[in-house]
Amino acid sequence: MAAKYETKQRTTLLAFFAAHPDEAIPVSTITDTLSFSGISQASVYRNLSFLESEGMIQRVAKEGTREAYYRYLKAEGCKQHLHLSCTKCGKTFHLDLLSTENLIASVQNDANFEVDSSSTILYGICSSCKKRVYLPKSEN
Amino acid sequence: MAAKYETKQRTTLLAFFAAHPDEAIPVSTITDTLSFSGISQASVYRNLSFLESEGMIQRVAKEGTREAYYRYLKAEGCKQHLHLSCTKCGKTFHLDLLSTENLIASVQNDANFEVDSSSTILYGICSSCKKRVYLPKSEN
DNA sequence: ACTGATTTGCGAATTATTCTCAAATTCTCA
DNA sequence: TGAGAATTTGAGAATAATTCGCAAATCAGT
Repeated sequence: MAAKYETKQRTTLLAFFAAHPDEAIPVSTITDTLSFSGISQASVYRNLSFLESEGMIQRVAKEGTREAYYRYLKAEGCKQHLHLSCTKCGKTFHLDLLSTENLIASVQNDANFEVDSSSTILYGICSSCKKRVYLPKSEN
Repeated sequence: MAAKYETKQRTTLLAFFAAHPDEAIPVSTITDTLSFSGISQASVYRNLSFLESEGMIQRVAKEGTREAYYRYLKAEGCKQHLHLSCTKCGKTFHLDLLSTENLIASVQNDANFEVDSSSTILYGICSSCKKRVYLPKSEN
């Protein structure tokens, strides 16, 4: 699983992520899309695991589905700052480095716990989704 | 899926969680354990979903596995404050309400994003795991 | 180009979760 | 307290998501 060689499929996969920054992408979309480029499902899965272990992408939770979603960590800086994931629209936002550092310091101070910014995602509602009218839940 | 009746299986499941506070429990452990009490796998799944929707328990991510883990939200107060999950030992810690509110206010202020404390978990290393000697990774 | 190490693709296998439906349980209220 | 309606259960089949096994293809360094 330790990567040694550069392969077409790995490069293509990463390029695909780079083309969709700040978006949580389900694995099925990736496999469907890349199958046209002649990349097998198995390789998609293998390379997703690899890219995740390398810190290039991050797995995100999407409630109401058991499928894995991934998002691109575009810049190196993304390893250091926290991400905000909107549970309505799925978009990702970036908490700036200073705010991130302050947050980590607060938690360290308040609870003696070292938050890891690369494995943590803050879930909530983004400002534009907050503006929208909410539909009532389907069942009382 | 909207709950109306109190059933033995739902009560037992909740009691099981109550007996294991601050612990991330894999579904397989729950089904295995509760099968002795004559509770079916299907009912475990159904009631996990139900208890989660009621805010009694929370699903947590555990890397390196695709199985769902759940943890108990013991007190009502747990709905309001954030949780810290140690990626080494799996234990859960509770960020006190004031610190949680400060954190949410900071993010709201810095990024105009409303963090939802009941769906967010902060991952990192707890103080006791931090003290321990780290083993080198198994593969170079 | 040759060679050994790595990665790929295919399809089968495994794992986790959801679904179906008849039977059992729970609640309501007369 | 017990009859009827609504809900939940258990068993196992079905589905969905991911991983595995292995021969063939690709890669990087002589």
